[in-house]
Amino acid sequence: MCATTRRRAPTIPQNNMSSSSTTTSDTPVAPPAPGPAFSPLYQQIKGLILQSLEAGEWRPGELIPSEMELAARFRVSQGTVRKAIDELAAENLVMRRQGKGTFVATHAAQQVQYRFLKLQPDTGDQREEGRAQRQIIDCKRVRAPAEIARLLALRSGDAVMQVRRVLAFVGTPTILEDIWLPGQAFKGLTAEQISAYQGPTYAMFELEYGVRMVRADEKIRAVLPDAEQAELLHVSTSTPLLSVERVAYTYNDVPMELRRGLYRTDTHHYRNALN
Amino acid sequence: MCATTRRRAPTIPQNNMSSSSTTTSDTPVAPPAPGPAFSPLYQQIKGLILQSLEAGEWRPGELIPSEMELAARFRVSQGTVRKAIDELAAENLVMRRQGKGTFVATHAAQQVQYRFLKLQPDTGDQREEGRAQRQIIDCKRVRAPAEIARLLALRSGDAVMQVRRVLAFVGTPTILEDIWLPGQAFKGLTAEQISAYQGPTYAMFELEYGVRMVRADEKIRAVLPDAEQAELLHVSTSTPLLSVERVAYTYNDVPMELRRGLYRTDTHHYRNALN
DNA sequence: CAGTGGTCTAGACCACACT
DNA sequence: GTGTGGTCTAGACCACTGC
Repeated sequence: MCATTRRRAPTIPQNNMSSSSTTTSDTPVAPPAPGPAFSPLYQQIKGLILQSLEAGEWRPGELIPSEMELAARFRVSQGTVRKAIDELAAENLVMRRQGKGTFVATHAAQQVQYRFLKLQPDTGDQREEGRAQRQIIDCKRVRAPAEIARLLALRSGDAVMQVRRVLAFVGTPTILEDIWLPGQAFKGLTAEQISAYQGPTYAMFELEYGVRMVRADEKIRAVLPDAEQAELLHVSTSTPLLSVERVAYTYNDVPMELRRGLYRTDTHHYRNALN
Repeated sequence: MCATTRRRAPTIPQNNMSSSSTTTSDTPVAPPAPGPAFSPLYQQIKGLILQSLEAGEWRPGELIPSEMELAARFRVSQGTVRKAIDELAAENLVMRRQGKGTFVATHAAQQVQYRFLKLQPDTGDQREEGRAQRQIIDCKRVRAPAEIARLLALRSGDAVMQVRRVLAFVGTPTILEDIWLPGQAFKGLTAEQISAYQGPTYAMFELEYGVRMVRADEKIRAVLPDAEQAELLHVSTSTPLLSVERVAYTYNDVPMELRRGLYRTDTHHYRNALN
């Protein structure tokens, strides 16, 4: 197993400058050293686990190796692996379950059905009125306008999938969404595929396209709908709506989805917890 | 050093049921025991530190005892205190600074000037256009209407302070806020006091009234302003605005402020990061 | 230099889930 | 019982701050 026994620099290329015990250093003059800054071991381990996650070594929902196994693989103590996984769990990339193990996070089968949707019914009857009814208005392949391309880190004119749909709760159309996805990664996407899938769209992205949304940013405004939007939501053009522009990212902060939502807030509200 | 040497139950009343080694327990029949559930030591330590914070043993901005000192005080290892403080730091109740110590968090002198204000200018010129200009419209003591009272966990008719003000950025009025505060805790509040204080209102609450806002909940809607609101914000009554209802809490989830904001979103947007 | 938070380890034991 | 995550400890050492 372990060939050499050294304290730091276990397998991982260590960038930490080892403070030499002798005052006369081998490198005569290299004093300020603005460079690599120092990265703790557990951060490096976290990076390695992250790489495996990205590479798909373990698929969403699957069990990853136990802390002891990972500790052995990386030649560090279990505590160090633990701290690395702690951070990954805090970022919702993995999920721990005592007695069972650590699982790769997934948008499917998650305790919170819609992780990124903060819209809630005003009435406190919890877990929404069951499922949302989805209606696909449109699903087509187009060339990305400049602004869409910019937000998705593509070039203007690159192919993108564009989807428009309406979500209704207990019969009331409440959300109108326009979704843009990089054409490259989402080649065969069809309206049927979207409507067929039960549960969050993001779960389908994982299963069908191997794309895992890891975090997102939202910009929220109050707007008035145009005639078409108003009609789809069954409101007048003078009804103020919440405009929610969401960019969702995979690993490494790569944007993989742009979603522009119009939310009716007469029966629902956007909820946000501040810490 | 430590007088007695026991593993668990150090000073702190331990609620964990000690699984007796002998199968024949002293208490004949008490099988299901749905009760106390088990609370790890570090959680209890966290609770004790929390109590000291609430009691004002250390004031906002002050240094709390070192991890070693706290460990000695509570008769636990430094690592256990560390984990307790880790959580407190994650909840923004304290702030750690390597080499210096751990400080009680404060809304003043914080790296993020407005911790609970998520409105940002559309242009990316960062840290806002300097300070906001504040204009107090009104500040009076009133009897709480039913709904206000409910949100502040008061009784209808209890005295509350009510403040209305407008925040302007580079000359443009952008935020209209109505603030309600329990009359009990905020007795002598005056318009002068609010306008005089530089920096976040929440920092003033800490200094002048010893009230620390620890977390908050926001409900967001899109609305149209009434005539008075429109005038104060220099917009028409057909301009959609963001309605942000915030309830801010002190320790123990006690609500201490209700704030209803109307945000103009023509030059600004509400930003939210989803994880 | 001493003091503080931050990292790392090794080992013991506890709580939980499965079998 | 075995294996997993979760807790707790004790001690060593590192990085940063300020005297």
